[in-house]
Amino acid sequence: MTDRVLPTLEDVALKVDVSTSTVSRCLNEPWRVAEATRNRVLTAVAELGYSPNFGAQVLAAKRTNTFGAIVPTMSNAIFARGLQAFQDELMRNSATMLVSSSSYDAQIEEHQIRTLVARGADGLLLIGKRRSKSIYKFLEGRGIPVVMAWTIGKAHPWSYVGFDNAAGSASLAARAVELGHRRFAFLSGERAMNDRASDRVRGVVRVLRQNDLEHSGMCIIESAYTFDAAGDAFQRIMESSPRPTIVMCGNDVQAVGALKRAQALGICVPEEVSITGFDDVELATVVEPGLTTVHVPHREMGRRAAELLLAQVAGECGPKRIKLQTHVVERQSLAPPGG
Amino acid sequence: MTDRVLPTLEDVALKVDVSTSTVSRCLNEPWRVAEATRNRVLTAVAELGYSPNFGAQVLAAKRTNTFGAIVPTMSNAIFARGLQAFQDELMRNSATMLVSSSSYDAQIEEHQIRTLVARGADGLLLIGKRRSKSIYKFLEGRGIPVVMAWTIGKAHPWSYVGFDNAAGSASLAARAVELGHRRFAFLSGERAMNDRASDRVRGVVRVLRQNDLEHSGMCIIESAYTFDAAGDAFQRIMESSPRPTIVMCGNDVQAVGALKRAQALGICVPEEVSITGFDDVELATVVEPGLTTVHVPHREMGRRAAELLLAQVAGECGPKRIKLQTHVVERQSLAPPGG
DNA sequence: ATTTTTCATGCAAGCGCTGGCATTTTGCCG
DNA sequence: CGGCAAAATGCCAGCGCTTGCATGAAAAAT
Repeated sequence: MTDRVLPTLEDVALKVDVSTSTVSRCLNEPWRVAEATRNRVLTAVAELGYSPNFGAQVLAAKRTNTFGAIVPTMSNAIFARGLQAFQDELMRNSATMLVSSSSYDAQIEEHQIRTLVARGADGLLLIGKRRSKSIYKFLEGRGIPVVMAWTIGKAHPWSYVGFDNAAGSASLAARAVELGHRRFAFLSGERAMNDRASDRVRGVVRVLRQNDLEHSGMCIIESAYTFDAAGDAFQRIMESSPRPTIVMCGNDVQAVGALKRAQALGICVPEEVSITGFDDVELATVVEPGLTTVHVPHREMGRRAAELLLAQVAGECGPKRIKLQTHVVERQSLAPPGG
Repeated sequence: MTDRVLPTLEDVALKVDVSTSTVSRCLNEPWRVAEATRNRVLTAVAELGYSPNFGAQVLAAKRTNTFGAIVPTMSNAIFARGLQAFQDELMRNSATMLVSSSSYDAQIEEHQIRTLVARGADGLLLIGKRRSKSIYKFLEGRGIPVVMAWTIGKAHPWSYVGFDNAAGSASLAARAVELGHRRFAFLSGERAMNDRASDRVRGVVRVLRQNDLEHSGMCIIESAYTFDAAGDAFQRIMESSPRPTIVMCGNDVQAVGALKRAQALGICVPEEVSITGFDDVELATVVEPGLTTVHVPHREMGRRAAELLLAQVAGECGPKRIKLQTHVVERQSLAPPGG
C-alpha cells in the first residue's frame, strides 16, 4: 500500500454539493435518493474514480460482505468444484470469499476458523460437522452463521447443505451385494475427526448386516487421501487372506490410488477385485477402467451454501438443513466377483 | 452478524489500567512494551477473549493483510496446487487470501481485480500478463503490488514469478523431433488474451523452424480447457490429411481430453499418434498411457509469489522477476512415429 | 387553505484502532 | 544524589463511512 490519497465520500459530496450521507445512500440504497440527485452523484463518483474505503465501510457498517470457506484441501478436485460454485454465487451477490485449507487437520482448521472470524468473515462455510466443542462455542459466541457442507446434521444453531454419506455408500454397497460380492474391505480416510469418512464406512457395515453378511470382521484400513498412501493401504489389504472381492474406498482419490497400485501389482480390476470410489470427480472418468462411484452434487452444494449464508446474514432466514441426493454412477471398476 | 458486543481495546485497557495505545502496542509491537506490563495485558486479552476489530484495524492501519488471487479456474488442478502454496505461505505470515476465478474471461477478470482491490487487498496474484492497458493503469494508480505468475515479463512496475512457456514447449517439441516426428499439430487454448497459450505454440514453431521443418502450415486448433472441447478439437485434427504424427496440447487437461477421445475413436496412442501435455498435474500420471508433459513447479511458484508480495508490501523490496525452470517429464504418450 | 403524510436530504455521533508526539518513569553516570 | 538519556507509557487526533434522527419541501388528504 502506498500513501497516495484516494478520493473520499466527502470529495464526491463537495463536488456535487450534497452531504456525504446522500452520496453514501446513492451507493447503498439508491432508491431512497431522488433520481436527479442520484445521477449527478454517480457521475461524480465515476469522474473521480471513487471507491469506498473498505476499512471505513466495515467499521461503520459492521459487516464485511466477506465469507470464509475452510476446506480440507485445495490440491485436488474434491472440493474445488464446490468452492468454485460457492464463490460464483457470492460474487453474483457482490460478496467475496476468503479461503483456507486445513490439510484435514482439526487443529489447523480451528486456527483458521478463528483467523477468518477475526478477519471479519460475515459467515463461514465448513466441511463436515465433527469438531471440538470449544470452537462451536466460540462461533456461537460471535453469532456468526455457519453452513456445514458435505454432511447433514441437526445441531443448533447451524445450517447444513449436504447429503447422507452413509446412505451414499450404502447404496453402492447394496449394488455390490446384488452383484454377488460377499467379502468387502474398506479403504477409508482417517475417521477420528471426520464424520464423512466414518459415515461412509458405517453405511457399508449397515448393508452387510442387513444382508446377514460378515461385517464385524470387515477389513477397514485408513490412509491419507493421496494416491501413494492409498496405494500402500490397498496393497496391505490385498495381502490379507482371504482376499476381499471388493475394496470400497473413502473417496475417488483413494480409489484411483488403489486402482493404480492394483495395475502396478498386476491385479486385474475388476476381474480379480472391484474398486469403488466416492465423490465422482473428473478423475473417476479418466482412469481405465472407469471408476464406479457415488455422485455428489458438488456445484449445487456450493451454490446453496452461499445462498443460505447470504440469506442468514441478511436476516432473511435462520439455520436450515438442506439435504441433497447422491446416486451411484456405474462405470467399469465394479463387476461381479470372480470376473 | 449480530449486535452482540465484543470487548474492545478499551475494555482491555480499563481492566489492566493502562492506555489503549499500550494494549495496541502489546499486540503489534510487543518488544516496545515492558515485559511485566505486556504479560498483564496479554492475560487480560485472553481472559476477555479480545480480538481486534478488523474494520477498525484496517481503517487505522491502512492495510488489510489480505491478498487477492485471481485464477482462470479453480475447477481443475492446474492452479490448485499453486494457490494452495500461495495461501500456505500467506498463512505462515498471518495474512489471508481472497480468491476469485475468472473462467478465462478477461472482462470477468478485470471486474474481479477491481472488486478485490476495493475489498482492500494489499497485493494481488494474477495469472499471465496479457490484459488491457486500462486495468494496468488502474492498478498502478492504486499503487498495489502485483505478482504475475505462470509467465515471465518485464513491464514495470510489476513482479513476475513464472517460467518461460515458449522454452517449455520448445524443449518438448525438440524431444519429439529427436524421436523422429515431422508432422506436428497443436491443440491450443484460446490465445487471444492468453500469453501462456500463445507462448506455448510459439515455442513449438520456433523449434520446427530451427529444424527446417514445415511450420507455417502446422495445424493449430484452439479449444476450451475441458475434456470434451479438447476431444472435439482432437477429432478435427485427426480428420485432416495428412494426419500429424504428434498432437501437442496446451495443457494436461486438453491432452487428457485428446487422449480419451483417441481411445474412443480406436486410435492408438502413442503408436498412431503421440500426445503431449503441459503442466504435469496429477492427471498426467493417472491416465493410460501416462502423459508426457512439461513439469511446472506449481508449489514453488505459489510460495514465492506470496513471499514476494509480502516483501513488497512491507517495503522490503521492489518488483522482481523470478524465473523458474520447467523440464520435460517423459511418460508413455510420446514415442517415435509409426510406433 | 390547512393539516397530514411522504419523500429527500442534512446533521452529527460514533464505529475501534493506530501512531506521532508529549510526558513520565527508569536506569545509569559521575 | 542531581542530571540526563533511554525506555515505557499516555494522550488524542484522526482514519472514512453509516445511520438514526431532525429538518424542510412537496404531495396528498381534508
